[in-house]
Amino acid sequence: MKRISQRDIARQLGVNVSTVSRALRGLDGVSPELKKEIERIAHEGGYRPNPFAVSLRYDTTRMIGIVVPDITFNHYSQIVKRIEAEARNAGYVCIITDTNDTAENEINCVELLTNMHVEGIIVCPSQDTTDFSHLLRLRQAKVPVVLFDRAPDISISSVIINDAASARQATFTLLDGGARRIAFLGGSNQLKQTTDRKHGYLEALRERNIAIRTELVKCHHISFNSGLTDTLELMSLPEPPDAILATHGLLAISALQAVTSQGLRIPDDVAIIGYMSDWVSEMSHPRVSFVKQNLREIAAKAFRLLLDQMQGDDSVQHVVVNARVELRNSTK
Amino acid sequence: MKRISQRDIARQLGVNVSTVSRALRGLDGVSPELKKEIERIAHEGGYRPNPFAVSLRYDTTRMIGIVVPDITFNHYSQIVKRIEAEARNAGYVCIITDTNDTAENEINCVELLTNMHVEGIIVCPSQDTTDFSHLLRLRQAKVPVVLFDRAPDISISSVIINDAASARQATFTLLDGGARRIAFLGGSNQLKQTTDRKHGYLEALRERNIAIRTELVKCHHISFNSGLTDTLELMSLPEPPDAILATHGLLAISALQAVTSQGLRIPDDVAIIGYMSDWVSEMSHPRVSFVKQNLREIAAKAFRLLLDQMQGDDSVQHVVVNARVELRNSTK
DNA sequence: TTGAAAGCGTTACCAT
DNA sequence: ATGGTAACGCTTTCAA
Repeated sequence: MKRISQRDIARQLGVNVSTVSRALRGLDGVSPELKKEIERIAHEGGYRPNPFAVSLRYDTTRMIGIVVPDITFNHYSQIVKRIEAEARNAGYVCIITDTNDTAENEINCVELLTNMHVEGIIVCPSQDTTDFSHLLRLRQAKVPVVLFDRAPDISISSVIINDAASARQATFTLLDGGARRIAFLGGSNQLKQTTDRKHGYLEALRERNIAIRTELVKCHHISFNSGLTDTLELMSLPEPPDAILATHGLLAISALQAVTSQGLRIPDDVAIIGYMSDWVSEMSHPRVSFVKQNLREIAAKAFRLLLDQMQGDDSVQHVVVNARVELRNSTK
Repeated sequence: MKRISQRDIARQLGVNVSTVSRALRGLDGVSPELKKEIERIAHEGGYRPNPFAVSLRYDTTRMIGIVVPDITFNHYSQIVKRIEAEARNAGYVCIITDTNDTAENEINCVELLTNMHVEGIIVCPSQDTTDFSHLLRLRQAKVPVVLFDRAPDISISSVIINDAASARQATFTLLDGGARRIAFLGGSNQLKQTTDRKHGYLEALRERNIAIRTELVKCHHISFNSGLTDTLELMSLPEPPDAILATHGLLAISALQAVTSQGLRIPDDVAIIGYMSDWVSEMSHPRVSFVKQNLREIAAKAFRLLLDQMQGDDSVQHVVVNARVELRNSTK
């Protein structure tokens, strides 16, 4: 990949590199004729500024990093796609990394990105990350960091949805459909997202004076198999649930498959609401009523917060994007 | 993001940068004690070699580019995830770009990547790319390029599946299930992938002496809406099809929804086989029998071909990965 | 208007 | 064993 450089152009014209540099950037101090010549040769030779040389000079890389649990999950690929578009539009290139939703890989990804000297990092922490020191250390080193989707109570800017309120609304929706024994299928309790959504769920039950049954609350690892096991356990209770609120697309889909595998009908025997992307809901059968998140807005806000930090704003901001229940066919 | 540099360490110890450089890379010519000291300070200061300085020095970036039509589509995100893993493992960082399946964006993405001086590019061309000069130009400039998933007849290395043979097998499967009027729902005829798969389809029909009905062949834009329209047209024919072979996940899903929206049963009234990823098939209802592609293998082979080129191998290689029908519930 | 030189972080080569 | 210096491509500052 041999590319022509300013030096090449300068040599070819018998002028100095600094003159070429000025000409190519449209600064004045170059005669119109010479400028034309320089531009011509640059064009013919397909000249492109070497971003590494520029980076070295300015100590700026025009690169940002993105860390997601799993890019093959539609929810994340949608967000990544949007962030990438925003970043590109602002002149930044993204390095996208995937943690497979484990803390160990997350640390490696963050390390890789800092080694690349990215100017900022947008992270959705893995589901089993409990120690956030790798991210806090970054902030101390003045590296801009923004969390999204999942955010613990630490002083790093974040963009999440209204977890508690949306879960409360989803629970009301299920209650309004006649459900009385609503199960809560969530991720680990270490995830603040899980506990927040659970609070919304419990709050709704309390407000409607529905007894809280702890055997209906399943908070384990977020995975298809785990969701399957938990749902089958729920359905084999002496008094099985008549509705399920799942806090993650994988859990919702596994619940749906577990319920139908038992010969039960959705929503008649069991209603379901899940947190998932439009596309996953669209694909499911029956279409799962879901908590619709504005992924484009989440992406835009996250990049905006990162940009603010990159421009020197050191304030910690917590943005909450409104999500609300979207009815499909898994609820009455 | 202020990072300590070799010069900082050198100053702090009153030695020369070149000594620090040698020590940090474990070259000999540094006394053990001094080496220890240098390593200590480097560790304490969180020293990381600046990849841009290294790039400048060696004219090598340890970056590769990936261009895909749409990263939110499971098929592509799976492949991207695998390529990324392979690349990382080999010490390369990926820049992932998304064309939204248009030729215009594809040209921009390739341009962005070449400007970044990536050492090679793995591309799945967009569905409406007919002019491949932007890629051929890269090869002329000795930039390693590998195509995957979709590859026209040009002299650039590629990894695709056995399009014709797999479509032939899929058609036989439908015929064996009793279908006699099999529709072919494909992308544009400009895509070699489409015509190859169509050849396999036609071949199977010919071999079984089934008359070919042109009104059952729909080759248009690959999109959900296009698939919906085409399928509805098919179903409203005087003699509608009793099976559909769809060459793309979006088309298969849209066909499934169009068919069921007409109150028809799958597979009894209409059988379906589609080219799609395991996950999309798993999510569909009824589960669509599909042409299973080994995405991990496609990714590994593509990266391997790129690595070969990056190491100086100029031969053009066309790798074909075997795909075969996997039966689910949309076929008899 | 143009040129010369220094500097960004690193490595390679030649001196000492 | 260690130091000095040039070089990668570019920009900036100062001098001509």
